[in-house]
Amino acid sequence: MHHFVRKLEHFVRLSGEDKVALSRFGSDIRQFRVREDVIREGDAPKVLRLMMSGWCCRYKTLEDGRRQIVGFFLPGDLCDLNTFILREMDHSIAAITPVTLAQIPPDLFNEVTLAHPRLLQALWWEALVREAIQREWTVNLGQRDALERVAHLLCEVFIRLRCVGLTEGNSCEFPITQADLGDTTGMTTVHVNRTLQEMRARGLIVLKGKTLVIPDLDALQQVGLFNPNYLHLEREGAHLDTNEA
Amino acid sequence: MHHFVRKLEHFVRLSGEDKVALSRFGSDIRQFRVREDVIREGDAPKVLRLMMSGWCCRYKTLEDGRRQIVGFFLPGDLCDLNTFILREMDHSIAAITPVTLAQIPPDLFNEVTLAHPRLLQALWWEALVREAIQREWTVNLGQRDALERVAHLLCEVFIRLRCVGLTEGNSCEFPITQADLGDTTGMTTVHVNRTLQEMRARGLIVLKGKTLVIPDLDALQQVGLFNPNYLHLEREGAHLDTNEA
DNA sequence: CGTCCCCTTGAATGAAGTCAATACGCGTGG
DNA sequence: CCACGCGTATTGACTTCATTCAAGGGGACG
Repeated sequence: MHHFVRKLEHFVRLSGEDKVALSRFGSDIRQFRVREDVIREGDAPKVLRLMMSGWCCRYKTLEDGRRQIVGFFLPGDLCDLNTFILREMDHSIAAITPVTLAQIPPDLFNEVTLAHPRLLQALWWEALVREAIQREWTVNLGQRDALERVAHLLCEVFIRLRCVGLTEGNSCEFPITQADLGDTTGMTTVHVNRTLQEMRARGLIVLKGKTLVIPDLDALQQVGLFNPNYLHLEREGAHLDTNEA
Repeated sequence: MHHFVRKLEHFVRLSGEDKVALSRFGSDIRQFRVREDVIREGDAPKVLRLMMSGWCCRYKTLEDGRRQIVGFFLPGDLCDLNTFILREMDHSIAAITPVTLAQIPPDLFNEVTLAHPRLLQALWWEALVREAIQREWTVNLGQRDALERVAHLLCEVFIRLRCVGLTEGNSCEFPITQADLGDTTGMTTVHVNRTLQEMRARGLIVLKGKTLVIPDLDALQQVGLFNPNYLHLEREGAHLDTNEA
């Protein structure tokens, strides 16, 4: 839950009361195993889900088996505000690592946000950022070549992790296999591998086991033509801040 | 405005009162010329925009000039519920054809939707569908080859136009240049051209001037691995219908 | 009737995919 | 403790899809 609070505070400063209200979202906790589906295309979305720990991915599969990962959920991410409006999921969500998430019934969500409008705005901010990320992924796949694509993805993930306090200096966990990276970037595993080799050779990354080190984030951003503005992290909602200290 | 109503009614049946309320959104109308920017990356979003007629595109540009179109706005589309939460735009919107759109001040929007909750749900549905479309574009760019990509795009556009009554039988307007198609599908104009040639040769499309004919939509869907479920068009919100006839 | 924009076509090049074999790392069980 | 097996990573040779460069054509409009 603290990841979530930490993230929302990139948008507005929350009051103590707001935080207490948020803590009510943590009452129904569920675990998922590696590779387990959290929800599948066609299922009816019944609850809101909040990532407490671990990594998930959102993905779609074509009839012939091709798979595209269309997003990552990191700790502190909310899986789809409001989806319960829709009758069925048009995509699936799977656990990449062991995952803990909070399930929030729509009624509870409505009750809490009705009483805390600033909180609701922070949640909308979260949703708008997720949309912006999705657009950026479209740009990534449409315009960038292999090296740029992977560099851009690594920058995004690193910065998102840093926002929730999950980096240590210039390193972070990176539990994604090369096959999954391929399904994310629209490349084959072979080509992902070669691209990573090149990035290592250029000293842009150190990636070993499940740990990623980015010796020079600026350099990596440059290679990936990464501009973080789409993450809207600069306390844009400061005008909504509480007066309370 | 009727396009908008027609579209929302794919989700819930609106009461006469709802429709009257919606008509209040049409008080501030603006025109844009071909290729004119509606709003630019970096600008502050101040109003909600509703497409009355014409086509717009949402796009992002990289420093080195590469451009990716990340979405089309067709008549009846709403350009970003809620963006006024964000301080600045992370992308631009441009008119592809002459465009008429309604500008809705946030206050008016809040007032109207507060009084008409079912309307608000329909608007959320609209926003969620837009997100789903964005995800599908990610899949399109990541997994499909040139032919599939273009076929998929044409299916989507055709069906979205049909939803708002802008098709006639199996034909519709299609004012997109091949260069813009390239920026949309992540291909060069040359390759777009060759791909269209092949589609014509296979009898999948007749595309001449700004008119598109799809002789056999099923066939085109098959080629594009197009599954319309992500458009959520099946009156999913029927349980919210008004009792009023 | 010329100009501008858009579409079309050909030939050469290049980036990424395919196929296939091999190597590594790690947990399990003999 | 070592052998085995499985998932993941790596590498090489070849192919294919898409880009690049460059030149020409066609139509709308002033």
